[in-house]
Amino acid sequence: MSEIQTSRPRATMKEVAELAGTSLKTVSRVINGEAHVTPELTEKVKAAAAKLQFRPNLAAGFLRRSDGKTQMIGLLVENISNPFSATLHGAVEVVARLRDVVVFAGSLDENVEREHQLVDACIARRVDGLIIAPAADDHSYLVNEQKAGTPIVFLDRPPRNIEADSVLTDNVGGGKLATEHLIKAGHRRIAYVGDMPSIFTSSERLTGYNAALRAADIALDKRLVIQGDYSSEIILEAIRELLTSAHAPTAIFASQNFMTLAVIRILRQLGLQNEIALVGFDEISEADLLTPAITLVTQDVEAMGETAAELLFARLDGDTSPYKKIVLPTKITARGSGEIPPRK
Amino acid sequence: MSEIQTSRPRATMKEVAELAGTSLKTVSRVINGEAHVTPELTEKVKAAAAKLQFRPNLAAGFLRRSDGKTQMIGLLVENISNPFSATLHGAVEVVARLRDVVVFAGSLDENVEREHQLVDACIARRVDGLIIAPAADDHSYLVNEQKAGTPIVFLDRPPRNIEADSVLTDNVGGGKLATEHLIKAGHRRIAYVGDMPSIFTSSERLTGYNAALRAADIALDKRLVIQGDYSSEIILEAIRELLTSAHAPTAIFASQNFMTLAVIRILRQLGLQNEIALVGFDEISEADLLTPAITLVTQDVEAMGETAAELLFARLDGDTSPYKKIVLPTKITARGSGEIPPRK
DNA sequence: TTGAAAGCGCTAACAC
DNA sequence: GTGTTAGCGCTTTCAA
Repeated sequence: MSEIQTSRPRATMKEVAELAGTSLKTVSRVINGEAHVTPELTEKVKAAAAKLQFRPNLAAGFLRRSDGKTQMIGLLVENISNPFSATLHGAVEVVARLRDVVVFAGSLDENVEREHQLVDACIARRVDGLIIAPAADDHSYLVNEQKAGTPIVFLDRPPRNIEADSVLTDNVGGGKLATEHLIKAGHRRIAYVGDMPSIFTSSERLTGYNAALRAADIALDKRLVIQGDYSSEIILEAIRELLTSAHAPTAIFASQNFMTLAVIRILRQLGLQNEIALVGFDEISEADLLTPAITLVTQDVEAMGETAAELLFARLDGDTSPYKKIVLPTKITARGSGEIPPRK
Repeated sequence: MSEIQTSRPRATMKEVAELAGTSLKTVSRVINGEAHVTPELTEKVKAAAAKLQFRPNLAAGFLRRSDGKTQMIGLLVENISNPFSATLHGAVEVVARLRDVVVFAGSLDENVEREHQLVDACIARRVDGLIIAPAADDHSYLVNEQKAGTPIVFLDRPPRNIEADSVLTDNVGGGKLATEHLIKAGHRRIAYVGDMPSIFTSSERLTGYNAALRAADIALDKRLVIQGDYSSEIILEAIRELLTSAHAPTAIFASQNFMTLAVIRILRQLGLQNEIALVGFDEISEADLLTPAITLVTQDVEAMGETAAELLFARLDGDTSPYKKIVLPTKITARGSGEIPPRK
């Protein structure tokens, strides 16, 4: 087989102008749909552009254009391949597309350094704006970018050491909702299983759990609170131990979807899935197909992404009103696992 | 509250040079880490750059630079928020990040026009390369971009009317694998439930199904083949009808994940989930947690994304060998649903 | 080792 | 209506 060949370089406006027998500026006018060009010239230019396969170079235009918009925004999320981040991305894209803005997304993986790198990469490319579900808990490094005119919207987690727009879920309320649901079913020994406390959403949900217990006059039993990295074996062992101990709970609030899945697996191993109640936080695909079906507190992830994008574009449109903090509610969907009554 | 203020515009190399008391070119040298600048000057420039919060403008550099790389690639997938696409995206990102390349992803939604728009958007921004899981079945419009030096890799679906690299799954083999698995379990009346035949992967999987039947001397019963849009009620009704008819199958091959979920739901409604065997194609989250657990034929989605990215970067590195077509194998994981024996 | 001048592809401002 | 000139922020070329 023969080698592939490439590189007949792209045509420029200048070349189009030469072929059309006119000036560069006239080509610019036609390409950008400005008025005041005669139909004849317009036709000639269009024909020349088509013949040369002309494609305007947006970057070059951006450089000179006064309102300098690159029509690109950056979206930094936890990990672009997980369903939560992907849903956010999809929602942002829907809004961005309406304005011919492309979004490039990057994964932070809970890594502060990566956050800095990706922000740098975005700034170097002069994105019009930034939506960040941050890994870092100090965002003072973003103040300069903000001052330089790049609006920033925080998503899912709040800004720290910077003032900026944010779109959050009512995690405290959600934690409360889940716990109250179990209390209403008659439970008093309710375990909390969640992510590392350093993660904002996680500690907020724990706060909600505590508040619900307090409101029901249930003393907090620290042995019932398990926190850690869901990908480690240690936490799985801790859950297993708790469930088989003398002080085992009659219900569990799993405050994150991977935790919920871990709990489900362990409950099944122990044959307790119909004995111990379970309410999870966050969506789980096919929650309704499991046995028992899983009762979940969920956030409106699409609304989060959409709202963040709209906030960002409002800023780009010149909105200079004070920074907004938008908190979206959670809801609970009872499916069975959360309605199991306490054992005698 | 007071209004927010912005816009102390970004510093340029020129300004850094003035503050450092040197020339623009020297600043350029320092910023790009070129040799031949005295340590003293280097220090001065660095100090000035830091003080002015200087951020190089990549787009400006790209414009002048001879090897003109924007360090951006485009990834066009079916829908960025679905797990399949998101996994591809994540895999591509991992490879791209090693080279400081950012990727912007866009959703095609099986819409040919959108494919054209998004390709245009990418070209206008002069991406270094393009990875496409196409919606269109004519890609002749991409020949010019390819000739202009933008390498293109096709993913999941093959190029049409253009020669280009591609990374595909062995869908025929996967369809065969699923069907043979059911035949081995003793089934002879096996239904096929799949996506619209216009979708490449779908028709390939059907081909595999047919081949497996033929190899086992099972006559094709067209009433057992259902194809259509999984989001429509019509197809759900068709499945339900088939399963309750006199010519009902004893096993089902669902050739796409949404179809598999639809079949699971209907089987449960009819109380047949332990009577009729089921093998699905594509991953389903928590397949092992369902009852019965679902036997699935799966593709290695991460390998697909990674391979496509590597192919693309090889081209960017100057590889001019003939176009490659890489076909990745599928595998089957038996979990229970696919091993149900035929009813008497 | 350093810097001045030219120019990448395009748009802004202002002529004609 | 059309074209000319300048210049966006940077790298290249080449001279000092």
